[in-house]
Amino acid sequence: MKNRQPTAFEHRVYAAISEIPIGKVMTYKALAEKLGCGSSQAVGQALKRNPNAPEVPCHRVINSRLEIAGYMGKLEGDEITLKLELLAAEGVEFDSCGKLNDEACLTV
DNA sequence: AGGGTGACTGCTA
DNA sequence: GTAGCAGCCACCC
Repeated sequence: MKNRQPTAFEHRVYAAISEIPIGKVMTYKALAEKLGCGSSQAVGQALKRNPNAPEVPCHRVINSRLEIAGYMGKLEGDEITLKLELLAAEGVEFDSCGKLNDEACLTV
C-alpha cells in the first residue's frame, strides 16, 4: 500500500466520477474532456495509481468501446467480476465480455 | 532532470 | 472484423 496523497488532477478525476449518477457510466474520453485534459490515459493513470475503489465509483468509468476496463489496478480478475455485479446492482447491465449492454446508461 | 509506463483513443493495413 | 502503430497527458523511478 502506497497511501500516497492524490494530486490536484487526480482529485478532479474523482470529483467528476462522483458526479456520475447511479445507473450511469462515463467513458474515459468524456471524463478527460470534462476535466479539460484531452487525454483519457491520464485519467486511467489517476485511477490505477489510486485505490479509492469504495471512495470513488471508478467502476462507472469505462473505455470508448463501452467495455469495462480495470479495477484496483488490475485489468482482469475477480475484481472485475465484482465491478460488473456492482454496476448491475446500480441498474447498469453488462455483457459477459464486460461490455455495456444498455447504451442508454452511457453519460454524455 | 530525464526516461519509461499506462484501467486510453484513433487511424491505417 | 482483427491487428498494429502513433499520439496523447499525467505520474513514477
